[in-house]
Amino acid sequence: MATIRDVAARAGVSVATVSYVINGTKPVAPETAARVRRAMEELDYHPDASAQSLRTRTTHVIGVVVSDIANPFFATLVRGAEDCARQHGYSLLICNTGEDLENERIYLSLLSRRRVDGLLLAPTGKNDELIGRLIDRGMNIVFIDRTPPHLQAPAVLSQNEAGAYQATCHLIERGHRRIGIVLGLPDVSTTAERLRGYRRALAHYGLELDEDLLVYGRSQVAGAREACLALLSRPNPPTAIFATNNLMTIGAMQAIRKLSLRCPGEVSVVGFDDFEWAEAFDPPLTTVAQDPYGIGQQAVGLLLGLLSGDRKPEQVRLPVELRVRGSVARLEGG
Amino acid sequence: MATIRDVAARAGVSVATVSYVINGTKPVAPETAARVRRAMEELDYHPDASAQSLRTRTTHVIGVVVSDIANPFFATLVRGAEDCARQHGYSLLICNTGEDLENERIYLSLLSRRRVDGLLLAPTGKNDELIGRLIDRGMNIVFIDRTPPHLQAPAVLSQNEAGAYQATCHLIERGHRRIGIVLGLPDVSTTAERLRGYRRALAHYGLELDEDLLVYGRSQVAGAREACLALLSRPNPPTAIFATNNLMTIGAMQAIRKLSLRCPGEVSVVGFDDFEWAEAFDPPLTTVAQDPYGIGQQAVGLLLGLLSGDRKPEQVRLPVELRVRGSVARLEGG
DNA sequence: GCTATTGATCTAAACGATTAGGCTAAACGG
DNA sequence: CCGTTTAGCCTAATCGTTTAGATCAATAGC
Repeated sequence: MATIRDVAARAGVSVATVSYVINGTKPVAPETAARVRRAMEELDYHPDASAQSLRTRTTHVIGVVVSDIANPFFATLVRGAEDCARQHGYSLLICNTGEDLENERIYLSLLSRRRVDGLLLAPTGKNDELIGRLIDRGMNIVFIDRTPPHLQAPAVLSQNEAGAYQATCHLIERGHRRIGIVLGLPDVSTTAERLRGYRRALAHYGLELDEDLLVYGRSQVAGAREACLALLSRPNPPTAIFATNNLMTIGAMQAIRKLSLRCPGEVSVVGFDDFEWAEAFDPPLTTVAQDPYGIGQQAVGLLLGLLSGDRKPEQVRLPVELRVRGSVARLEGG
Repeated sequence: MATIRDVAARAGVSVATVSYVINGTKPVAPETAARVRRAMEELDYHPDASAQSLRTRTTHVIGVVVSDIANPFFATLVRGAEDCARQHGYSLLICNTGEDLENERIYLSLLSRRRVDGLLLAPTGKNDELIGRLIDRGMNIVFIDRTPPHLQAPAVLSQNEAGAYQATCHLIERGHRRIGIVLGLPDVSTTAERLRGYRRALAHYGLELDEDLLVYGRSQVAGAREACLALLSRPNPPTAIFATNNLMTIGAMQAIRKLSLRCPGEVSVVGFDDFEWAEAFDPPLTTVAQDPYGIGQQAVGLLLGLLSGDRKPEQVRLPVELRVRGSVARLEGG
């Protein structure tokens, strides 16, 4: 593989000159530049990114740490991030934690070895001190989807509380009084925020909070299915379920189907996080739509702003939207 | 950020010794090693990956070039690849081409600048010569999902022809005689293979191929929707549609819905590529299931084998499975 | 006409790791 | 007891870039 010296030799100039024409950092005579460019062409020369990084102390790589890229929410978010990153000459290094804090630890160490220029991080919620140390050591981090509880850091998030509030209000306005909520991981900020929205809606309508209606689905299909099976098998089951993420919505639907209940006939469902095919479902799902693509885009934008120093750290909240379809029944007396 | 010299100084040894304890490349006295390790700990030292790469000429990075990571098929594939890569100390650099050959070109150049150790590539099908040059220059490439037509190269693929054959047979056996097929991008190998399976099934049952029933959906939801709208609005429409990827299956369903046709009552549908929620659809979708996670895993496995030199280049075909659900009607006389 | 500036180029020192080769002292084989 | 090996450590070259500083000629300013 050709190096800068090979190019320099072939063009009859010094390596410095070649570097100048590559980066445009100093003026070079037009005909010299042309000679250099031709030499690069002929040798099929590509500057070695490792050497550049070593010298310039910048990698043009952004680390992305999410729980699971096979989750459409994160997949779309990453797509948004990548589209934006590419436009600015950055690449993405993908890390799936599987919501495991040990994996998160390993990845954060890996990414700091790789000297990534910045990080997009959806924290599991238990590595606060480690993340704090990273930030102190100058690592640029933008949190996505969630934010660590005790850190005021730049982040791009959804309006979780407002979304949960809307979803719950929608159910109440359609006559539901006993509304189950399937919550995600306890240490993740979205869980707390969505629960807050749920509580606020209940309070707004003067409804008592029944602790028995709060169940935890570990943010996964299987977890939600088990939780909902238990919830719906109780003596006094809820008439509606609010599932606080996309996977848990599927889990809830599976539980309903397994118990041979009819949705929305016997149990209504609202899900948090829309997905492309929610409309084609049986029944078409009523959901709170987030904008994962936008989150990814804006997160990279924010991060690049941080890197170039001309943008202050801030928290961005992207709007959500209730999409009413067919999974919520209107109860008499509602 | 601490360097190896800082560690060496603090531990009272030379940089070479530090390197030896990091990599275990030469014997080091236990107490010396302990001192070094403590120094690394205290300084929170992480070896600079760029410097290591420059010196060792290996990056432990695998480039992954797919059309769209927001497509669940590729998202799951990447997840499988990542899980496998991590276990062997490799990271993934993600590139979305959007099926655009110019993007593919840019990315291939970028990845060769980054000196990735290898490549997982789902080629758009039009950059054959460029890819050939890359291979000639020693780049290790494993093709995923598809393979460039004129290159016999290591690849991990699905049994596309067999899958399409099964899907088409299933429709024929249920009495369908006029079966529309929605094809993807013409230059992509999966398109040709799936069409071949379709033809073989027709031939096997002695049915004539009607060219009018072949339509192209550009591998996308919108493209398939338009194509199916046209197809189903003709004087003599098909009684069934075989959509040859997941997105185009959605597009076909949208078209059917838009024309107020009933599925499976008036039009039956089989899709290629299952997705997690196909069962929850209305109607539950009959699909040919691939194993994208397995493709990702095996592709990385193959690539690492290539890198270590103890595995010969080969083509792997992963089995597919017809999952019969509710989107195919049985016609009288079938 | 002299000094200051600028354009165009070069030389050589970094950046932070790995590793060949050298040295010393201890262990070993016969 | 002597030659050979080996453990344990060090020095210094090297990987492929960027860039500060030097050089020299041409141009500009006065």
